[in-house]
Amino acid sequence: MLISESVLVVRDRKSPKLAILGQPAPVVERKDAARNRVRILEAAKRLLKSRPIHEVCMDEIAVTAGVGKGTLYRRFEDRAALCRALLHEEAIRVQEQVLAGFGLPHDASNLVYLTHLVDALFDFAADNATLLSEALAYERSKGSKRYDHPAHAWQRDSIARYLERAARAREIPPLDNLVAAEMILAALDPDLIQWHLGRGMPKDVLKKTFQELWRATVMGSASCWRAY
Amino acid sequence: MLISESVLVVRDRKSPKLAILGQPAPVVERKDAARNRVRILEAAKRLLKSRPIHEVCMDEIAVTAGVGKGTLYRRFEDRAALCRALLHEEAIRVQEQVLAGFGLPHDASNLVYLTHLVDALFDFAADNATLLSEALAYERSKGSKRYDHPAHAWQRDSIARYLERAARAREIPPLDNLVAAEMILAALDPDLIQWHLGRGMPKDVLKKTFQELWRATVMGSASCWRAY
DNA sequence: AAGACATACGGACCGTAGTCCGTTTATGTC
DNA sequence: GACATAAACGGACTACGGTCCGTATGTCTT
Repeated sequence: MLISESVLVVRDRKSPKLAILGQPAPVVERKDAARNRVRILEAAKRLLKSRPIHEVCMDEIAVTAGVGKGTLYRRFEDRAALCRALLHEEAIRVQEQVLAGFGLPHDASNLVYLTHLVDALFDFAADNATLLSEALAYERSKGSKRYDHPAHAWQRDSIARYLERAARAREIPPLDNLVAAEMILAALDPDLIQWHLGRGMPKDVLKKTFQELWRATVMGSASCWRAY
Repeated sequence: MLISESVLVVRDRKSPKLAILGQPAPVVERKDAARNRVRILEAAKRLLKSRPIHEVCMDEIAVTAGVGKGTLYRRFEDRAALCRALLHEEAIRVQEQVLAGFGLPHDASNLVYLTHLVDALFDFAADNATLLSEALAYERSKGSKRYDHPAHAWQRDSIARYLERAARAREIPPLDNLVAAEMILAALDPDLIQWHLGRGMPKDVLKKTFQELWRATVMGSASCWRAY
């Protein structure tokens, strides 16, 4: 079950429906609508090749795509939604890795799975920092529904699920999985990663440091747990 | 030494200077300028009593303050700066607590100091979520200088300083203080806290859970450390 | 007190995100 | 194929953050 924010089918402005890939979309898009969706995404991608997203305005995307502005906003609710859609392929790739269990043997511990998951999310954040940052900035200014966004919820729930399993398997002490998952995700802020990288910290060092820190977080006081 | 973002004295649009409270401001503000600064802040506060900041537009603040829009923007660089200025008193209070060592005995461990610091920062974030969130949203969209902002830098450096001392006193294992400090701060995202609270988690429970998690983070694997 | 100058004032103006609505087009039905 | 209708189109329009610049005012000097 792949969840993607880029295939949100908005039939009614007030209650957008989430499409699940791999199943037929709940509602068929009209031919011209589908065509324009593709045109817009391709225009945006083309423009992104020469400039970072925050330097490209929506009018320009509409003109480049050869559609009216109303059409642009009918396909994509707002700037953030367009950014999310542009991250679609990358996001799907991460989700596929997760679903495939990272190719790990079936007896691998939940902590190992979790390590792979967080690594993948780190890379995703680091490699798509510009687009993600843009999306986050807009989502934040719009009433902070950010934490309920399907893309974010999927990340949180994936982490929380592994945490729960790990706790059940006594690999880690029991903890509040959602709070812990959000804490891990918070540290994956693309702007924060960029800030660290910009200060000269090599990406792999940052990733390793980060892994050590969140592992300590979920391990809790190891001695306490051993005595458990 | 108190650092406040609300007394940024902008003499030149390109290189705003930071004023340090407790010392005379580096440049005196002209009488009319000072008067208008106060007017603007009071107008903003008045408006904030009836509506959340994101529903109040800059024009309205200017009109309410009885000044022109140009004046508003001359006093406060942008919307984020105005929000930060509105947080001034609260921010100073936290800084004073820190400087006073939270009234702890001098032989208190660094971890205890750190606990008080993070608690204070948590409360600050939770109690000023709306204003902070607004400031963060705008700072993020402006090239993500957010992490270099004096208000944020002060928080990070305070935490990092205690971490360093704690490590030196062998209360915790040595770690990358800056990365760890930013990780702790990331979890203090006001929107994230609001999200948790909005889901029905009591504030004190969240605070406690959070404390346990970051303590585990910096304690590392306790057993490893003991063997150190 | 007057003159010189830096600084501040204010509101017209601009760019851009997002909306509205009259017109057009795809699609399902007979 | 013609008709009905839901859906989509496009671009004029609005709202708002932020800038510019000609005018006004405070401050410092002599």
